[in-house]
Amino acid sequence: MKYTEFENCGLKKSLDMISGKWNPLILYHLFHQGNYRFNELWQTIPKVSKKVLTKHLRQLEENGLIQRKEIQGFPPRTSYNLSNKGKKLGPILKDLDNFGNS
Amino acid sequence: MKYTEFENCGLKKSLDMISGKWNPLILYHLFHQGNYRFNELWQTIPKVSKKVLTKHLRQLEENGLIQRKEIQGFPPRTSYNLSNKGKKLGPILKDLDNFGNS
DNA sequence: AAACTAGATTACCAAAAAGTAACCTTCTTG
DNA sequence: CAAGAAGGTTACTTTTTGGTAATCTAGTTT
Repeated sequence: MKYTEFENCGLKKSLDMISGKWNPLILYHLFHQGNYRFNELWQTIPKVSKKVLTKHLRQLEENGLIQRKEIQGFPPRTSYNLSNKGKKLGPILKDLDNFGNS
Repeated sequence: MKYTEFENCGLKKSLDMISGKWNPLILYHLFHQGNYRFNELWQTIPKVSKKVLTKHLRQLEENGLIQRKEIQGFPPRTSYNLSNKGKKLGPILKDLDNFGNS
């Protein structure tokens, strides 16, 4: 495998999707409690800044792992939950967790 | 899961082990060709600097994923290969690769 | 009409990760 | 005795990532 091939191999793509500082924790919460509004998530993850949380969520959304929905009403709310693709990560994250604990 | 728990959960540990910029590629090569000497690896991965390659290798070694051996003779050589623990990552990396390609 | 709300965005700053080029060591070879 | 070889280390710079605090929007409540 050459460098150029590596840059867009599946492994690299997957790791880029999940390895931002807060992504594993965001995914963890979405796996364990279906869906979150923005501020809920922000309060649940105490140390992340809004800016970075937004950035992580946008990126997860772009990569198709989560879905963002705007909820009608005022003030405007958003809801985030795992997509079908995102849910497929479940067993892999579990394997990684087991590996890290072994 | 709270932030403090997250900091030393298995998932975080695993991701920290493998998500350095060059780690996936280093592991890939070790999986596909048993062992490498330092300069072999450096030439195989054309853009990494010696400094960073060394750092990655040291870290993989500390985490028990690879083994470093000094080979007697002159000039002194080193050889790197996967440990048993490292080999256990194989299926997980394969899953991540499939996921990223899907 | 002022204050409040959720979900951000902006400008600016700090820290972490990676890159570059030169150098070191210890023997061996020409 | 100068040059070369393998496997690094060092000092310094750049890039990437994340953090802080202030601000915005537009409808709602007091």
